[in-house]
Amino acid sequence: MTDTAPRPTLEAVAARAGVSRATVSRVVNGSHGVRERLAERVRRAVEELGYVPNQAARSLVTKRHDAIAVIVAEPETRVFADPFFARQLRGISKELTAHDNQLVLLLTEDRDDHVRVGRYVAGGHVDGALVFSLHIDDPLPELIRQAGLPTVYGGRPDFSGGQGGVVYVDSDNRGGARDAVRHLLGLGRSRIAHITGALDQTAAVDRLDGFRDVMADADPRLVVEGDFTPASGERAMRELLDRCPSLDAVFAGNDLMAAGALRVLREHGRRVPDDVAVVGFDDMLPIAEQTDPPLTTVRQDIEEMGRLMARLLLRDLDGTGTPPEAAGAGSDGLILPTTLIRRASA
Amino acid sequence: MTDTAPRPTLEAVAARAGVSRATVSRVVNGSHGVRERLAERVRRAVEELGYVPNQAARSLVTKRHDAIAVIVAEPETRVFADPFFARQLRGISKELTAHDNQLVLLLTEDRDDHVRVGRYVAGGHVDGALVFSLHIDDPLPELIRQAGLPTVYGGRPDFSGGQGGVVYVDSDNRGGARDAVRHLLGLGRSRIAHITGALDQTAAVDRLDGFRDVMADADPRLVVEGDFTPASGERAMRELLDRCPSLDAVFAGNDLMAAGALRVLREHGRRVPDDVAVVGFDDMLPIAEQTDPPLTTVRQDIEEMGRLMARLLLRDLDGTGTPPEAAGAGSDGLILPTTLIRRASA
DNA sequence: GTCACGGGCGAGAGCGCTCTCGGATCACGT
DNA sequence: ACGTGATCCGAGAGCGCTCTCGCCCGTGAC
Repeated sequence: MTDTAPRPTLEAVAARAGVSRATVSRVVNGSHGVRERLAERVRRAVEELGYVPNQAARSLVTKRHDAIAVIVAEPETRVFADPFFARQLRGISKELTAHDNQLVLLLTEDRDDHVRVGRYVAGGHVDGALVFSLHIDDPLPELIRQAGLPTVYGGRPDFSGGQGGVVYVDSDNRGGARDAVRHLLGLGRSRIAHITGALDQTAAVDRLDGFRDVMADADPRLVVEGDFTPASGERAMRELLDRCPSLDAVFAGNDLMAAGALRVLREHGRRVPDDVAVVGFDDMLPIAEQTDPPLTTVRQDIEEMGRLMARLLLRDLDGTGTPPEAAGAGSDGLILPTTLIRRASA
Repeated sequence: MTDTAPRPTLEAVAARAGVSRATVSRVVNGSHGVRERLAERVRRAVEELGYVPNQAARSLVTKRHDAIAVIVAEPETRVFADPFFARQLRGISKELTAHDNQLVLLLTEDRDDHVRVGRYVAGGHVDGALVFSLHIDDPLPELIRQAGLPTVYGGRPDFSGGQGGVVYVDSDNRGGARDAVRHLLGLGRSRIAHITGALDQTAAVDRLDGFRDVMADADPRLVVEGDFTPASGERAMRELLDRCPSLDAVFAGNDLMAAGALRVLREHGRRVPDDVAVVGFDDMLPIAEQTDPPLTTVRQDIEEMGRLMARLLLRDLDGTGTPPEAAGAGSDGLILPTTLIRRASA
């Protein structure tokens, strides 16, 4: 192990440049009011000594940490079944590093974790939080709210957020669902079924709402609840086939369930898309492309979602005024558009 | 927005408990030598005031940050195509939070990012690093080495690491590959082909080596290089079919390529596993289960890998002595076993 | 030539914590 | 009753930085 060479301090740089600490600080932090000649000398000293500011010391006085927490409250399933998570992180990471902020990742599984995380964020170690909390009984949002930490949610939260409203970024689940169903209608299908996601997640609810927007008078038996897993897609498909053998299209709440449905349809000798057209949601790669036939689906721009969340939060942090709640009226949702990707299944 | 109530300081707790700062510090940090009566008073004061230590102030003097960096140097592809990344993170996260360490995530794409990351870790903001750097020309390891930061690598690095050796955790790629090929042999197959991963990654090389361990005298035309993507699996499979129409088994370097191969085989009217048996690697869910037929593959315990990396690093950090390089002899690789998962494809 | 003014710079306090050191306290043996 | 450790606790310095304050010097107006 390289003997931890004591890192040079501001003091050292100041000595070398023949100026005071204050001046070095000014130069390092890009403030004005330092004559160019001096500034140059300081910069050279910084360079020569390989000076890097001690973040802890700085935070101690500025009360800023240039760090934000990304909290993912996911009991295993969803996060690991698909690459969404990684994509969002990528978007967030890009935006944060572009603004010299650190990303502190907090993964939680159970309520104990939540309390721990709550304490952590309340401890003022980070300047803000980005939260992915998709389940309905989650105590975390309340903990964070109490801590008064600037926060942006990923996906529409299931709670109203009290007085101020809640800032969040989401895909246009409802609109995307409408597009999917209209596409099916456009194909001349009329008996369109829907396999929903887990209805304790707002994304599933919103997609169902979108389905209903278009199919207001659909036979209620054409809607079956799944839980976003392939197995639930299979089960739901069997049930649908059993209830309404005459159906000619299925809109699944995500690609995984669509893949399950596809298998059951093939098993029952229904040709896709000839007999039954199938549309998924997410455009989860590589699943959507690998199914047989490749899946027509609704794509959301995951990475952009992450970016946007970060941008929103940073804007809030920078702008000394206007907390995000006050910026707009009530609950501030930013909804990103979706696009229908046409492949072979519908 | 909750008016940021000034958080209570040690001083405040001390005043309330009627003791000195030093005593409060002792109690908070669980040190001994404080009479129970006093300690109890302090704990109550902490509770009442909702005191949380200021990490910045603490770090300033202890020079510990209780934070480790997780650096993922991935040009897009692999990280996002599969959930490995998330799984490893989960493992790491569990282990770190169990020891009250923070996880600072650094995602990098290009060389500029690497320099930035290098500066960051050199800046002494974290106590150690966990690095996933799979590509061969990566400048990052060298930067980190120069910074003298305790580091554990995920996956066997492609460099020797100079004097000390390098600590890493990896799956038994070579052994897993051997198992896969032996399984195929056990099925009575003899003309076994291999589709390799991108050979600038050690995992691909090791799997190829495993293949060769068993098939030392195989026709060299039975080995085709892919790059871990489904498309490359398709291409490679076509080439193999073209070169050696008589092949009766394929061992693919990962599940994605196996899925591609499966499609091409079907397209060519070869039945799996009757005509051609196929084995993948990774047991990447849900892909491996969703192929037709479901994929026989080599599973690695990804989450455990993450855990282990974290544990190794923490042990190094805690034990004031023995840097990991010195702990064993030379390059310290910890190799995790793999298991063959039998499904329908072989 | 004098005075007011303003911009550039340094002195110094202080952020909240840890940790060393020495003083107080207490139990015990003599 | 007094010395002797051992134990417990507080005073105070200092970690590396930022930021206010005021000094100094240069400039322009008179």
